[in-house]
Amino acid sequence: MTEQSAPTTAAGGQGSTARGEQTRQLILDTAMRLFRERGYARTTMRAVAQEAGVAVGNAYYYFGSKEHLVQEFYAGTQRDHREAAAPVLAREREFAARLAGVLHAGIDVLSPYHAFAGAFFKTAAEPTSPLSPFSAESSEPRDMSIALFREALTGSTVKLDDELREALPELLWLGYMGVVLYWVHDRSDGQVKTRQLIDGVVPLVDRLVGLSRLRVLRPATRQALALIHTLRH
Amino acid sequence: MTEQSAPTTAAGGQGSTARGEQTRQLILDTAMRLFRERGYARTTMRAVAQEAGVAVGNAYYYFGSKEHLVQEFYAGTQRDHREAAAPVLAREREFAARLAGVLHAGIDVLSPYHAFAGAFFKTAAEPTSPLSPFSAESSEPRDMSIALFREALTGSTVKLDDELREALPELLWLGYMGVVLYWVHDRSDGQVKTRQLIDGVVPLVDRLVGLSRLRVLRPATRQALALIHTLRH
DNA sequence: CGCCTATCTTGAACACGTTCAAAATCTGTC
DNA sequence: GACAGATTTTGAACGTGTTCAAGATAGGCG
Repeated sequence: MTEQSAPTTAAGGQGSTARGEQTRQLILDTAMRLFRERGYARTTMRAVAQEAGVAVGNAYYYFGSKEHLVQEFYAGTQRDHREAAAPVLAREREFAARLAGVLHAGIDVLSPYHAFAGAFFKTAAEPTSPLSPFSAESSEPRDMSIALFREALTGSTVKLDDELREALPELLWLGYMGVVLYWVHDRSDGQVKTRQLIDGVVPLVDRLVGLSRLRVLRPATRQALALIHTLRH
Repeated sequence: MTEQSAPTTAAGGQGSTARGEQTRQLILDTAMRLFRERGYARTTMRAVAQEAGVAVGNAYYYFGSKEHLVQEFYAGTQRDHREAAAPVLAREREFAARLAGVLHAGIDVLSPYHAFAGAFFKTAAEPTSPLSPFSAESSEPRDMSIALFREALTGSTVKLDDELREALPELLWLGYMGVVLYWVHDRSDGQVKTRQLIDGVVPLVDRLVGLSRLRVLRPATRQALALIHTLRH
């Protein structure tokens, strides 16, 4: 547990419209720039402080750790994702098109950070870390992301079981995490493979969602939904 | 193969029945003990060296980094997994029972390390790291693990499409990675939830594999297999 | 203005992972 | 036994993330 970090983290929380807001933003921008330019590992806290023109300790006053800077990045891309997906969601009505739009928008937003995204995911994988996408601390950006997939679903013309309709957004988000995992490992030019993954998997999901109402698949669907319900407490 | 990493790692490779074998084993055992006792982060290389009665640099002569100690752990559980799964594979003929056996055996083997498994997965998630389960360097343990799932399949009485039969072991392994990810995040007593996940998902997979030969599902199955083929180059 | 408190800023110091040149030890050969 | 070369071992030193006691600054109040 790292929460002990007392005043430091507390002060740098969310609100803080106080004096230091400018300094906070300056440090954050500098860090993001250096992350893009040099990658995560090669960006030292000393370098961030120096380039921002502040002392090392000052950076720690606003951000509890180097990893907390990554969490800010996480929250930022969340907002950008919603923005990038908005046009498609306003235009399209077909579920497949909407889902593809949201997925592609997510990768669009992440693209500039592919080089250091590995470090991002490394952080995300640690279950004890508050930065994990599954952790309670990350519930806000996660819920926002799930809401995006819910919107892709509810705004569409697709017909499906009520129970499935309720569970699907979270499953789609989970699938999105899988896509991101693939993207992180994707070494193809411009991460074309990830695009192919999206374009290939979306019609598949679309087809399966349609099929789920068929008599032969109903038991399996029910079984899956019951399992999810069990595992969620 | 990890030979690129200079002399240090090269010497500590695989064979090396040379003099230092005892020292190597001593350091490894000490490290594993401390990992269990104190967790990964709280175990310092200095502590490992001191408890093993050697100099710090000596540990680095045999293991390129602290993370390389984790890779040894990874390889070790691989062997144990195969062993633990053997009885069930010798006894059962039903696909569902065999798959459940292999999955449960995997979790059985990992259980004592649940406390520090987070650090393990953190390492595993970094795509640039040779320790990633998807990396070329990890291909040996990965292939062994996939072979285990292939055995679960081929030794069973289940009937399925040839193309699916060929692709399924790798998919099952991928699913297993998902189970492990769930297990790492599982905070329930004795990780019961993970056991429920296995017991719930196995019949589901079994049923879907059976259904995949049905006329309604054939297009979807073909589509999925084509996608996998595309993504694999 | 002068004082008080909360906020912000500083940079030296600490612990850790890692490196490396030097020393010690072993193995084989004459 | 003595030498040469490979193998193994050492521990001081480096760079890094992080901490913290001390100082600087701002805002409110008399």
